[in-house]
Amino acid sequence: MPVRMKDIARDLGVSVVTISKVLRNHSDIGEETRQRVLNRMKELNYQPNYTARALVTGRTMCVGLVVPDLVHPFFAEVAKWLSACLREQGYGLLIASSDENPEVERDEVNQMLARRVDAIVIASAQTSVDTFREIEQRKTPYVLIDRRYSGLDASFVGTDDELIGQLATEHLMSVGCRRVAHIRGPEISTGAGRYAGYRRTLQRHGLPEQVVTEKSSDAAGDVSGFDAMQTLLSADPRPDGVFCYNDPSAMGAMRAILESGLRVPDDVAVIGCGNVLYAQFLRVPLSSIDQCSGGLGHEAGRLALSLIAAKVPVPPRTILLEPKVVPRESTLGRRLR
Amino acid sequence: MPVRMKDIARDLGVSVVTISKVLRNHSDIGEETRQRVLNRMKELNYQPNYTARALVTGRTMCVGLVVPDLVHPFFAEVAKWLSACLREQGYGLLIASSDENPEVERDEVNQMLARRVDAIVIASAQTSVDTFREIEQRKTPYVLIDRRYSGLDASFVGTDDELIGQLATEHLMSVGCRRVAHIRGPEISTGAGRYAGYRRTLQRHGLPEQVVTEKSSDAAGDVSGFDAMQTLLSADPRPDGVFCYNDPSAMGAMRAILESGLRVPDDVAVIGCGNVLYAQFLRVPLSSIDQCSGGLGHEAGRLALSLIAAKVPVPPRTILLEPKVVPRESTLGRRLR
DNA sequence: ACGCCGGACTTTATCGATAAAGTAGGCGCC
DNA sequence: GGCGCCTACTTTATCGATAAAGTCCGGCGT
Repeated sequence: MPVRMKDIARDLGVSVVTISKVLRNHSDIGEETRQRVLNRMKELNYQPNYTARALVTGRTMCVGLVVPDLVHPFFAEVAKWLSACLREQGYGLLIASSDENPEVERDEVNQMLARRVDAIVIASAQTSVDTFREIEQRKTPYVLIDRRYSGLDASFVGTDDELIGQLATEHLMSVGCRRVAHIRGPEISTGAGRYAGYRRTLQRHGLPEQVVTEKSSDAAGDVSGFDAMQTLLSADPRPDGVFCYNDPSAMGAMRAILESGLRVPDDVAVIGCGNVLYAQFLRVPLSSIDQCSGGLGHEAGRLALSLIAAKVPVPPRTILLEPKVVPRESTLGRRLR
Repeated sequence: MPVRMKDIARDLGVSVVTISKVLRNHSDIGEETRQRVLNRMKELNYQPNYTARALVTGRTMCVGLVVPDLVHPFFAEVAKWLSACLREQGYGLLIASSDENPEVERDEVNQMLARRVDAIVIASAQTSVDTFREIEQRKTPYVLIDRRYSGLDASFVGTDDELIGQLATEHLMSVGCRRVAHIRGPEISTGAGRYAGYRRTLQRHGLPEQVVTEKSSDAAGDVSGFDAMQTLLSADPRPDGVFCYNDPSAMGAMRAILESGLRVPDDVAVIGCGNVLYAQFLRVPLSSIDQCSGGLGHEAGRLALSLIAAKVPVPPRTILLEPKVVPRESTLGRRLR
């Protein structure tokens, strides 16, 4: 039903290829013909058929994004800026949520491969690297974001998680906390790295660590943060500062602290990670480590585009963004008893 | 580079069409051949080329979603459930953010049409219906969500905004507010409907209205909510309850109230709309009108799929979800001076 | 014994574009 | 004046699948 090149070609008495060349600004066309074609295109509101084009060029002009949870503001932010970056170059963005489920994620990656996306950007919930090997076999470029895998030499855009752990811990100590606890995230690079940074920093200062691991995963971070904090509150000695794996879990932790009748930050200071958009509006505005979620999306987009543009496979690149402490009330201005 | 039907056909000494038929469970194939083909497909990890298939069937198995802002938790939630619903039927989801900009949105819709998505789901920022007419010309089914257009007979999934305005206003009155103000959203159906419901309800009770309109649009709702609330606070008489167009603006409004030294809900009660995921974690947990964002995404998906499945154009359908008051601290338990 | 039917495939045409190779005419140059 | 080259096209092949029509063969009914 939509207008095809063939229709324009017939109307103008030229060949289809001429139309195609005009569309792609081929040098091979006379000025008069070019104008006639362009006019007719405008009149008929012609739009090229991307699926046909994709079939012959092998380019779909689409990039796939797989995230654990679109509702998590961190990933939403990444998606938004990634999309913006791709759009500038005429690329579309196909999005899927894995719900932190490796099986679902694998399915979704396969769907994207079947759709022949030109590249995949993924914040993965995989526990092994098999899925990435499959992507490599297909020769589809991919970019890991936020979470990386040891033993996988892949392009990555994210933050230095150990540094995050260090910054958060040091910040808590700088506001006077002496018993700094950690609510630890899942067994992936982010969880492990942030924990390692926390641990190393405490060791350097000769302080003991106190760690609870979240039960569930990211999608319901606030619930597991709540549970984890309750465990910490019943510990002896009770911590006076908590570094939470991410902002949702920090939100849950704060709720647990407040509901138990304690004060934030006076009794327990709290810092999260991700610096989610609404952190400043929380019951107690939440201190956090900013991960540049927007910039991350943008950089991932640029990297993906450069991988697509490379005619020969290029060596993987790693881009690390600088994490920054964003102090707010949940750690500042403590009055101690 | 990936495996094609042709490869399998050659290996097995049958024709390409036989492979194609096995893949689509055509009845026309003998059991033994079927098994041989299936085995070989598995061995080679064959995946059909969706772009080639799309070219001949005219179906891309993709749906497009256009929202004003992916980071807005309401739309993120919609996107997540829409995606889940489509995935069940093997459909992919192409997402774009318009940033509340009608021009950008139009561009994005055109991109999606060029990509030949099978349907478009859109929370539109258009001021006219021209763009929808274009979609109709292309014979691409579309579903409006959240925001509708008078004079446009299109499928719609959303909420009764007048009812929302009524419920919110009545709720504020039920907790004792006598000077109920409204921070009004943009000039689109949601803003207009919620305002109309508010207005009608006040009139019925013989109370005066007090309205400020947000300057900027949804993407930065919290900032404009803050500004609007400052205007209201300097009014005489000062309102003792505010119904905010949506949750982000309510968050901004609360910040304005608290920063001016007043209390929520004691001095000013606040209710928002959307019941965004983190509403309960806010400085004062925010009362809101739930719009079933998840259900909305799901229903929009079902509706889109049914439109795609219809061989002949079907009359547009409207699905309204029931809004519900979710009372929290920002309105409950007021102690008046 | 013959025709017909239906199961199991194969052949041919097509979807809407692009890539690569081919061609016709005009013009300059020796 | 003929050769070659450039410009502005056109022709042909192809991308990876599906749709529709065609073919071959064995069995069955009468």
